[in-house]
Amino acid sequence: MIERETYHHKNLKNQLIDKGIELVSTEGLKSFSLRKVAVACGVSHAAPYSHFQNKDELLNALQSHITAEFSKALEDTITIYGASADALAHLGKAYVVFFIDNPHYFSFLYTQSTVQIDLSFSEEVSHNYPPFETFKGLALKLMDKTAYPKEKKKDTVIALWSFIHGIASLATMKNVHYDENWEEKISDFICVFNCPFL
Amino acid sequence: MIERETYHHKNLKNQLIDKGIELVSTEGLKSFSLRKVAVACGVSHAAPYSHFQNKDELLNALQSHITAEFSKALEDTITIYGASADALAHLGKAYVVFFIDNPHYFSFLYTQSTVQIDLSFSEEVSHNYPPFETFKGLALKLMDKTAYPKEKKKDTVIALWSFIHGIASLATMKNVHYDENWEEKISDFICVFNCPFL
DNA sequence: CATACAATCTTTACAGCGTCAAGATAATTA
DNA sequence: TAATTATCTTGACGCTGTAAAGATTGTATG
Repeated sequence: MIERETYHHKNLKNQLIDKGIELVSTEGLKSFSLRKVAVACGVSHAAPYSHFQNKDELLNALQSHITAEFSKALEDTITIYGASADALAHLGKAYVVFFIDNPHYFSFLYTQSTVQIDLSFSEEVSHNYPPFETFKGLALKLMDKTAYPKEKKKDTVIALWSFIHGIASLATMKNVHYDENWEEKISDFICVFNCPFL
Repeated sequence: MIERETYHHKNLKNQLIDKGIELVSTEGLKSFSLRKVAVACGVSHAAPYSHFQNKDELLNALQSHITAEFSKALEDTITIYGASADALAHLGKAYVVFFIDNPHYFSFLYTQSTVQIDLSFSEEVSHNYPPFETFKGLALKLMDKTAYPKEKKKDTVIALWSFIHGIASLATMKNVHYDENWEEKISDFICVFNCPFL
């Protein structure tokens, strides 16, 4: 049935991830299936089980890759706008744009992910969710510039992350009619809350 | 196979919805299936097709019921705290508490729903998402009290809704470690943004 | 080099899923 | 009472995830 020169595929694990991400980004999670990914890679339906214990393990691998991509998008934004006055607005915009560009990623990362995300600034966590750490780093830096009250810093970072996350959540939902030109207005949205460092 | 006095169930449509909501709230959407609901109602696997065209139509019915329940929770809060100074904080807390009490409801309503939600204040929409309309009504009323700049009202309502929604989104995710005592702090979170009417 | 072993892939099989079609039963209408 | 309609059952189909057994290839060991 399967047309291939060699019996072994040689690079199946990587291609499963690549084609998997492709399927998630184009068709979404709902219609995602192991067998489709296998077919897309030109192998039999059970071949993935040589590299992943089950479907969830492949999904976790996809999520790790997409999270890394997301994290890089945020870091790139800081590289460009990190020193400017409205750096946080740019970062928030990058957050939302990432998921606007790939609407399926949002629900995929945030409703199916098993990756532990710690927003509570606990010291024990060594490897926290990279996008949040990126965000936290910039926010704290900006607060230091304006002598923001120390005891409010933690709450403020969590609140800001929640806010940006909420915008992304709503703006990426097909059935939600968000503000028409949110992209131009996201700075205004953030400035609605007149934080001294915004 | 099926043990029942009468051949006809008499109240299947309603029970499908009741048992369906029960299954969604206990086991979540992932393991939800038409056949399980049918078994829970003591009917054969194809019986639901006499009342719903397909699985999605039953899911939509469940969503409508849960949305109504959510909307009532918000309205009850306004009945109690609508006149108090921190009314909006109470409403925000009610929003989050509703989904904390039923974590499965959040992803069920906001990642699978086909109900159109219009957050952009467009005039054409006659029957908008009731929870948002409830929130909007209170927020506008509070802004009027403090002579909040008219041109910022719309952005502010959208921003606040996004913010509350983001908190609920993060706080209901099992894999996210949100602030330990968010319930006491949600007022602080909201006050991080020192809006004059908060 | 030859043999054994491990990794990778295929085939077959099974239960659960959504859905459709045909038939059975009961309620409603004519 | 007879015909029609609504409701429910049964059986079937293709799709899904997953396990087991077998085929093929790569690798390590003698």
